[in-house]
Amino acid sequence: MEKVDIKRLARELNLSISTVSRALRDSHEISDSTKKKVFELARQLNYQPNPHASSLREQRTKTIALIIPEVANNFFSLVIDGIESIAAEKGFHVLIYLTHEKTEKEVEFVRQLSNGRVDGILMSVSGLGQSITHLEDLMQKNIPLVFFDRTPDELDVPKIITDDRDSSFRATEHLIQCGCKKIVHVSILRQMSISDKRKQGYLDAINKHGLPEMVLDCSIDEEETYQLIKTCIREQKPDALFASLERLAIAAYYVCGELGLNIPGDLKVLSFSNLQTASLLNPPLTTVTQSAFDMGAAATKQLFRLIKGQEIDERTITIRADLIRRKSTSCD
Amino acid sequence: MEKVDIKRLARELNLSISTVSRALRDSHEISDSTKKKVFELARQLNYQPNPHASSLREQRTKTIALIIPEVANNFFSLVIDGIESIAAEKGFHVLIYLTHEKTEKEVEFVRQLSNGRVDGILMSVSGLGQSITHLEDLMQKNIPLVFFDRTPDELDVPKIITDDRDSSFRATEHLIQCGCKKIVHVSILRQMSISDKRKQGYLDAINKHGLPEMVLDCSIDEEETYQLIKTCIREQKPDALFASLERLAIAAYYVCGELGLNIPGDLKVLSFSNLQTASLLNPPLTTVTQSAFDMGAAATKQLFRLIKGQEIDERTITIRADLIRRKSTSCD
DNA sequence: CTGTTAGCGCCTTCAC
DNA sequence: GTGAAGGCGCTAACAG
Repeated sequence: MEKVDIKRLARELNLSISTVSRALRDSHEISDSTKKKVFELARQLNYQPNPHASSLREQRTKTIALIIPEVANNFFSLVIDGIESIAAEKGFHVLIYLTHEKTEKEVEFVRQLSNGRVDGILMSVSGLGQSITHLEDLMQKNIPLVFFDRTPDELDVPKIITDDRDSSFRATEHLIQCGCKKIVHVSILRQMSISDKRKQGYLDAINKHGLPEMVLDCSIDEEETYQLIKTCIREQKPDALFASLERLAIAAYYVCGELGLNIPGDLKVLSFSNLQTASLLNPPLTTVTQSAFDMGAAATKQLFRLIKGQEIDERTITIRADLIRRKSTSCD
Repeated sequence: MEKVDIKRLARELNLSISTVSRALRDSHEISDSTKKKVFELARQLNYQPNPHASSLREQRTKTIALIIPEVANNFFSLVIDGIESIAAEKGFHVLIYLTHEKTEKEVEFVRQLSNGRVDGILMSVSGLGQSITHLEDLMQKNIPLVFFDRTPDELDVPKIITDDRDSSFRATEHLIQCGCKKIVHVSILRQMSISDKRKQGYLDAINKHGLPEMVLDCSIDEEETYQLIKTCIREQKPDALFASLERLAIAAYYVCGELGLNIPGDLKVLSFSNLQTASLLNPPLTTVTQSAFDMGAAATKQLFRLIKGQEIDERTITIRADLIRRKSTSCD
């Protein structure tokens, strides 16, 4: 099948290439009759402009890149959904890159994208706290760039984050209002600003109400975490656990099963979680859930503002997390 | 910051553009000393070739497109992971398009991709059984195309599928070996070849062992499904349910809770499911799980064969599903 | 209103 | 071993 490009259309219609080009872009300086003929043939032959030729010529690609640590995870899946929705709406294409938490892959992707492949980049950082020189280089290039969820504190860039401290505060107060007096915050020690903020929200609420600060710092090791939680429940006898991360909640959940504790009767368990199926657990867990779709959508909109060269009024946008109460764990 | 392209390298090194181009591609007709100088400067300035210029010139983009119905779903997340892994390994880029089950979006995406944006397309069809003229058009264009999971039976194209009938057969035999004698297959009526194959596997196993065929066809309506299952359990008193789809298993799971039936003590529940967290249910469910990552990887490898113009020996590749037994539901 | 021309950045014949 | 020139498909400035 013969290639269908502008040249072909021009030849078949006995017009010049530029006339066809202008007609296709609905230029006002082309007669209606010509436009009609061009459109008609284009439709008939199903003409689609070659995007690489346009990109090269116009120096804009109508494509954005998304760099994330992983995708087998409800949070990032929903984020992709939000991003794709907005992008498709604006006629943009989305390239996806997975780092699998490896900073070196992130560096490599960023390097590859630094030469006009895309109009902008959305990114959730892999090894936070690691070197960010590659990100600084990227900023130098003046490529529109928006971070979301896992964002580098050190850089002054547009970012979309969750209101971790506030939602943690609200969640803790929720437990307090349910009558809990000994609330343990299950966290991890790894340096991660996100955990710190959640811990802070917990502490603020606890102190506001004059309750005892009970923080349990777990480790990366699954088994050790499991034991730490078990010991904590046995010795401190809390009436509520507030987990900073999903996997900590799951661990707590199983420890409760082992100890024969009923949730939420004997012990309330509340967690930050994006696991859609937290509601499938029996009993279901009450969760603080990030609005992943909204984060993706907000990040993309912000990126488009940068691409269009618009001024950005808020460099940091905060998306509120939802406190989702499962029926059987509600306090009322 | 001044743009860094071949021209710039050439100018700074007092070489011609073509020499630099050849040096960068490590051509044998360039002296080692020149190559070294070129590489050195390229590294120093972090030169990255403009991909659109290359694509235009070489008529190949090192990019593939992935069209899927949705992503907020463990199966497709893992598929993306598999695809991205193989693609990244080969230096390819992946564009992602979500149809949200709308055939018209699928048609639109396919149309957009038909003019050289990508070297090949991976696709899981939305609205199976609907019109496939857009897919036929795509095949006409001779653009490499591989289907996976949801594939159009009508077309003779490379496809990656799950061994639905066989795994269903194996799963049913597993239940039989556990001593079950009244096994209900919970399915849906909607015309979908995938359900039919699973039903067939069940029937084959049942008939082989001379047990009664007990098929419960549910509806799309959630509430109705729920009632149908409840009635079935009450009246037919099966000793096992084998769900064809995840959501049917979840429904069955909750019905059991309501009826006070223990899983798997009173009733075994087994299901086709890609929900990673099926193991989090309490009790966990035994599942037949598609090897999503492997499907993505296999599809991508197949696509690369087509892109390279290699002959394809098997047009249909079958990926085995895994029977994942949860500890507490194992029969032994 | 329409056509001619000159690139976008890269690769590749063809010449020397 | 290196350089000059043409063109991938498209757009836009400049002519008529």
